[in-house]
Amino acid sequence: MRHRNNTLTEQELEIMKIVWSREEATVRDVYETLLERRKVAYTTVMTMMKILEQKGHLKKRADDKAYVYRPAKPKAAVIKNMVRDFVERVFNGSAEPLVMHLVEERHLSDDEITEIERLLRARRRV
Amino acid sequence: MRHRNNTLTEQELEIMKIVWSREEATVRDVYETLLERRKVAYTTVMTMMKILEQKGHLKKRADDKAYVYRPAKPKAAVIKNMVRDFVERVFNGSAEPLVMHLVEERHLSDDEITEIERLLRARRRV
DNA sequence: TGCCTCATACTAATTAATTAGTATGACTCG
DNA sequence: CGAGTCATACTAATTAATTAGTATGAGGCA
Repeated sequence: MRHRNNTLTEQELEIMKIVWSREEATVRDVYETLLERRKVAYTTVMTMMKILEQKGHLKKRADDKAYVYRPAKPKAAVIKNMVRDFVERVFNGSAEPLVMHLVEERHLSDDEITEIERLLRARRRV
Repeated sequence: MRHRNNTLTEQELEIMKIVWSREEATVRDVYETLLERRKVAYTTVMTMMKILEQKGHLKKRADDKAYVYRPAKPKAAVIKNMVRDFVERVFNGSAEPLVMHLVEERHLSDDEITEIERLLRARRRV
């Protein structure tokens, strides 16, 4: 049997990012924001948002004309889950190799490194 | 149209991890290693490895009895791609928020933090 | 009032991922 | 030699992800 993933797929995440950024949104809102980036049908967005609701990522509320959707969970919690899932899958659960990768592969600028060092010192004082 | 991902899926990664760890492996080798963890059919592993070959992740060579597979690309390169893809998808391409997440969500032990700080200093001297 | 726009529900088609069965042929061992 | 083992190719079934079309009904407006 195929074990279903509770993390967001690429398109689902795309939509959730839009809803998170606006606190709440109708299908049309999301549709129009997505359209700026790529061709997509209105009903496609609707279907995806219905699925996201079924999966517990969106809540809807009936408004005047259309349903208004809002996130069911805070963004940070969902992202945290995705990070955990990724670290689990790719690095067998240990985060350090991932950080090493990010550092070594020059994913980080000098400013970012400074900021991270500051964070690490803070984290240590806890 | 659905854009195909060149990164590894969960099961594909599972198999690649096994092949990477042994440099080369037959279907039976992988099958038996996988069996230690979960129930799976021999032919399932075979199908997956054929797909991995088609996708350019494995190369095969005819041996005495069975094909012997080996990685077509070094592990580090593939993982790097997966990290880049993840950072792109989830954090819009900037690695710093990911590191912040890892630090803040206590994914890291004190020892790991020390090690990372050492790495960051080294990275800065480059 | 009749046409147009829009939201929704329902349906459906395509592709990828995952899993595994069957048929076939080669090789081995008693 | 004949039964069993094994590798492979081919086929197929299921589920999820992605995309979008059609039918329907409500509301607005000329």
